[in-house]
Amino acid sequence: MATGRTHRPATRSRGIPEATVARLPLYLRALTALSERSVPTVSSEELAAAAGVNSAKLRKDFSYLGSYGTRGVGYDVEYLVYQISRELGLTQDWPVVIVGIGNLGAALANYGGFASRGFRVAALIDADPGMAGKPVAGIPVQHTDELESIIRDNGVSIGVIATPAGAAQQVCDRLVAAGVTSILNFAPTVLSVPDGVDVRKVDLSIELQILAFHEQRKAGEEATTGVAAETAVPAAAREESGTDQGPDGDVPAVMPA
Amino acid sequence: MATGRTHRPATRSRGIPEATVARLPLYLRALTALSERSVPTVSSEELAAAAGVNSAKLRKDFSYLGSYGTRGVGYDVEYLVYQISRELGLTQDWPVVIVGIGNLGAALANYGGFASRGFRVAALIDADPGMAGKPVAGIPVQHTDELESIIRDNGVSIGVIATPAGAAQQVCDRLVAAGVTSILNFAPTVLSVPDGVDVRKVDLSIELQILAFHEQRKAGEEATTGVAAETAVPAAAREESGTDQGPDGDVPAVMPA
DNA sequence: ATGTCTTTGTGAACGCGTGCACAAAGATGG
DNA sequence: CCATCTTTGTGCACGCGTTCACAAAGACAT
Repeated sequence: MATGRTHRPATRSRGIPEATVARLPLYLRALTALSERSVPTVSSEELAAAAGVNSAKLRKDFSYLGSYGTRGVGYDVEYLVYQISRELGLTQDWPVVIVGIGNLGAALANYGGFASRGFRVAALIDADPGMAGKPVAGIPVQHTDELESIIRDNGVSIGVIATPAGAAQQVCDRLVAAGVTSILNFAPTVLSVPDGVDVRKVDLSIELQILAFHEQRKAGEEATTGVAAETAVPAAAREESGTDQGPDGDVPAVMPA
Repeated sequence: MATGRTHRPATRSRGIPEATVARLPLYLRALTALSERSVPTVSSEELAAAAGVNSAKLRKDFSYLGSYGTRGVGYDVEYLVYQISRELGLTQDWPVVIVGIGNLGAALANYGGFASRGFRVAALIDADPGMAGKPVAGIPVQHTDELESIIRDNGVSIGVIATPAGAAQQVCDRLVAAGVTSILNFAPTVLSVPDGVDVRKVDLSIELQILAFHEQRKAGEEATTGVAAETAVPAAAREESGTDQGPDGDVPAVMPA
């Protein structure tokens, strides 16, 4: 992904590199699966294969956490699960609010992976007064007016933005002002936040465009190696052929129903 | 974000670095917004600010595409929009199939950003026979049995997996066997694919965990600098306190309704 | 035509991340 | 207790990506 890397000179998070942090959840998932199968220990080789990474990388990653392995044997699964959970801050409960209960917001609210790993959906918030009180995933939607009080009363520090792009920055500002210091942004916009606030971005459209790039290259490679699409059309091309949806730039992660 | 970087030694994609490719969609979005406001030209400084990146980085990125700017003036917005679109392969239409029409799959089907930028949802596929024929986002859901014929008949090369984790690899295998060479995976699993197939992964749970890590560090920093949470609890902790949902590891990106 | 001013394009330095390859550590068997 | 064998932990080198800083290029005014 894609991070808003809004502050902090990357590394020096107590020594743990950012790239390593991003892989810890991956290891944790693989370890949890092993734990369920009651596997007592794993070698770096096995675990690396399960997580889809290089074993040397995995060992180096773990070395940042400390020496939790036993040479000649491997890593104790349960112990490692606990250590990584603790390192990631998953031993405590993180109340989370989701703002923008459209299709995506609702999907997120129903997402099982949230609750099962230290995250608790404290509230669902939407600007549409018609949504207020309507339960989604068993939680009644609340109106944006109550955003500040919800944040403060529940001690929420993590917010998820699933609003249309146009509303994202405003929602973000209110979240931050109310005390939120970490934001997961699904709206297709660049959010600007003060120092000390972390933003991570998930953008479906961007992911697809990256795939399209590689796809095009593959196609152009195997077919005409000389590439026939190099014709330099001046401009005017790529006119937004008025689809039902407005110009993409302002389209929400998903339209509020 | 997170890529399956399954093949290819990264760079050398005709010279364009992977990191640059990942930013092109960002620039494109900012440029499209400018285009709509009929702004004729932008400087690297302005555009960089709009896209949330460093201006030197942006200029270097564009330099990989060619010399499309005019010194002393900046970049022609329309021309650049076209060039980037072409580079990303967005001037052609990419038929896409979405497999797994649960909450998330439905949200994706309704996502406006797909259709508006060269991507067309060719079909929605789900394993539940009860879903067959039921329209989602105006498109009737089809049964998994027809997966192969759909792919072939529509010439689909990009597939989106939004199934539970347990089904993801199997779906992936079938997609690849049928001719799909790019996959966007929302299921929390590591997919293994043959060389030549690109996989990109979007994992909501992982993003939140990364945020939690930084959040914890912030909290531990400002409060007790000596960190009081360093108490080394042996193990046994972090018992999956049987939530309604099963163990997260196998939870789908979102449960099929 | 010439000079000034703006902005691009890029050479070079630096830092992070990755992967190799091996020494150190410990288990295990005799 | 010693030898052997497995697997960790890490020093080192390499390459990608980022950033600085500046020369080259062109617009624009005079």
